[in-house]
Amino acid sequence: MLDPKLLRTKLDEVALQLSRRELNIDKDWFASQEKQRRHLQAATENLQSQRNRNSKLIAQAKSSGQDTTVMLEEMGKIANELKACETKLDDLKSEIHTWMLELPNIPHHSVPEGTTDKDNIEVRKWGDCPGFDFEVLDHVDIGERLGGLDFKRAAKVVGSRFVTMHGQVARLHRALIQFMLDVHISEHGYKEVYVPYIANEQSLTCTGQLPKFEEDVFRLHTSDLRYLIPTAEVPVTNLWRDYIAKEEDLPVKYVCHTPCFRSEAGSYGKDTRGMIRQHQFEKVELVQLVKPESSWRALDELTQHAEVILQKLQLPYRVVTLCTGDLGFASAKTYDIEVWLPSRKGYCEISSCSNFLDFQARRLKARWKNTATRKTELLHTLNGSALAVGRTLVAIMENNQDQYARVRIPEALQPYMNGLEVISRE
RNA sequence: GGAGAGGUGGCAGAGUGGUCGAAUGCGGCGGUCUUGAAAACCGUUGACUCGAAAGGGUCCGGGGGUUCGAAUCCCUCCCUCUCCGCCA
Repeated sequence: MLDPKLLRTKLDEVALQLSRRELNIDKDWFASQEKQRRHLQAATENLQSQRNRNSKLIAQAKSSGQDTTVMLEEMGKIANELKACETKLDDLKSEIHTWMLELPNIPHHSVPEGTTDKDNIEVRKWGDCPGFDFEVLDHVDIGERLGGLDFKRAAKVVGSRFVTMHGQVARLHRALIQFMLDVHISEHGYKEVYVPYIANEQSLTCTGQLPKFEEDVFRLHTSDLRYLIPTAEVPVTNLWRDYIAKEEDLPVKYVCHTPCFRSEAGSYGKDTRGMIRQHQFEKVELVQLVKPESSWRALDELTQHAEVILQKLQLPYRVVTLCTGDLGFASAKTYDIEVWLPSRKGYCEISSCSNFLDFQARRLKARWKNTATRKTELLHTLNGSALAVGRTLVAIMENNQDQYARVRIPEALQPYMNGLEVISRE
């Protein structure tokens, strides 16, 4: 959520910034609602003040045995008037609040202008894209030849956009998770957490998936609103909801492995082949809560932490800055990491690292006590995939294939595979 | 799933209709004392919001109600704990 103060005092500036996202906000509507709200609030508070004052007088009068019928009569009038005012004010406030919940974050000034992912800006490249002297297969064909991936049987179990993994491929997938967790814990100073895979409405609202993107998540058939988590970001960030952190707690750095569930509504016909775009996938997520002054440095570090995984796996990649049109709802700036896929002769998103500034923290009421100013201030939140496990598996299979559709296991993973160097048909 | 107890400030814990944003303790901050620290003692210390300030308003799990007036009474939802049942 954007700072309501900013909206009230610098509406034109906010509108201008949001127009970079091709979003036109209804300034006049907001201004007039705000004007009404201000007026009503003043009136309401004035009546409340009268009520409080009279209430004390009545209490005093009663305790000294005076007659209070006249006072009570007057209070009755105030009470009626007040109730009417409060009802109107509440309605108005919730209308404004609903409107504000739909506003995305303001893109940082360094975010490039653009409308689609074509306009994202490459910031660096790492590794050499492998050359092959045979015709490369994609992970689907390799997986089938190895007997390690099976999409048809997954479809039988549940439907499309799922996969089953078998034998050494399944083990490689699991090894990746352990490897990523270990690196972030022992080399990057993150603390591992385990969290629920179901979250309630409030949690998804605080991180920004709701109210706008309900169609992207799986909703459970419970009486209260519950959802399968689309990312660990939701439960992990919400650990700090309604908290006032001590300065020495910061920065908070969590690493968390969870499955992620996405309905992929609106992506029909996109990446339908293979395991690039699934309803269920595993991800190792990094989440940080930091002092505002250090969030930009933290974004760079967090992105580096994700890159380290690809470097250790010897997978070529590039980092891009998302343009205004491709930027996520809650994010002020995002770096995507894209891994090289030989079958596509192109790069494919494998991580997304974002700084949300105080956008999520404001919804979360995630704050800290600034000892210098003695004030309670909002934290900044960040997160990034490090990495999407399924896509990492795809990248390894495709980049490390040989002409017999065998897959060489990166050295860093071999300890997790009982020393196995190559996966071949079992 | 059944029975009971309970949800109050950073934490613990009083408060059952009025002068209660809320006793007390702990913790935090400032000070006295001390070479320094601890202890002791004194002072101070909730969040949000409107306002230049003075000051006003809101918040006692969420929502609704009763009342001139609600932390306190009623309804409802959520959550926690204890016991029983079932169970990986």
